[in-house]
Amino acid sequence: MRLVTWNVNSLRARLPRVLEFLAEHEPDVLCLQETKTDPDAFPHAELAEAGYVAADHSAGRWAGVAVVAREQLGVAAVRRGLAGEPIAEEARWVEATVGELRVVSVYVPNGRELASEWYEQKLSFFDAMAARAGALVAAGGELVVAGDMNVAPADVDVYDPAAFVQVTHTSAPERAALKGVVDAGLVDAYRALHPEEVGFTWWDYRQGHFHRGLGMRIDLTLVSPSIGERLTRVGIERDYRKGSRPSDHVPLVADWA
DNA sequence: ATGACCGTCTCAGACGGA
Repeated sequence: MRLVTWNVNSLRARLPRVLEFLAEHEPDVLCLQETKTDPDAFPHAELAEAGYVAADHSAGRWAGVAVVAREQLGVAAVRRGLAGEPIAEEARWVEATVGELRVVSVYVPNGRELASEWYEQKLSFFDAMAARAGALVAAGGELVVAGDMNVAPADVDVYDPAAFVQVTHTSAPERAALKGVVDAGLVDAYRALHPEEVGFTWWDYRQGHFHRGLGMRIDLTLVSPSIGERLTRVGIERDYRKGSRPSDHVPLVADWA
C-alpha cells in the first residue's frame, strides 16, 4: 500500500503538479489539504481521467481537504467534519474507507499567534481530533490520520529552535496537544523509520528559505501500530518544492507491505 | 529595511498562510 499526504495550497493552482505526481508515484491513496475549492469546482473529472476517485470536504477559498483513492479501491463511508471542532464551516477533516483502510485527511488550524482566539481554537481542534482518533482506534481495523498538523513535533523538526520562541507551531501546549492524538494509539510513520533524521515537509516561500534549507516537519502520517510494523519506506518528495509553481509543502509518501 | 512569497477574491489591495 502506498499512501501520500500533501498540502497543495490550492488544488486548482496545483492540479498539473498533482497529476504529474499521480503518474510518477502511483499512490493508492492521496490525502490533500488546502484544496481551496468550491464543492462544485472540485476537479473530479480530471482525477477520474487519471484513474482516481475522491471524497472531498470543500468550503471555498480557504482550507478544504480530500481523500483521493485509486478507482478500484474506492472511497466509501465518507464523513465530512469533526465532532467538536471549533469552526465546522472551515472543512478541515474528512474520513473515507479505502479498501479495508479507514483514512483521514486533516488540516489543523494555523493558530496564528500565541494567546489568541485562533490559538485556542487550534488547541480545541486537537482535543476533538484526539477524541475522534481514539474512537476510530477503538472501533478496530487499520487507520491512517494524515495531514498538515501545523505543529513541529520536536526541536529536530525545525531548522533552528532558537528562531521559534514565542511563536506557534513549536509551543509546548501545541506539542502536547498533538501528542494527545498520537497517544490515542497511532505511530508517526516518518519517525518510525527515521528516528533521528531531519526531514522537512514545508519551507516558507519567502526569503529563499527552501534553498537555504530553512524548513519544518509539520506534515505527518499517523498510522495504526500494525501498519507501523509493516512500513517499508517513508519518503519526503522534496523535488516537488522545485520547478514550476510549487506548493510550499511537499508530498510525504508512506509504503507498507 | 517596518522587505523579500503565493493564492484567493476582486480588480489594488486585503487576507491567510506558518
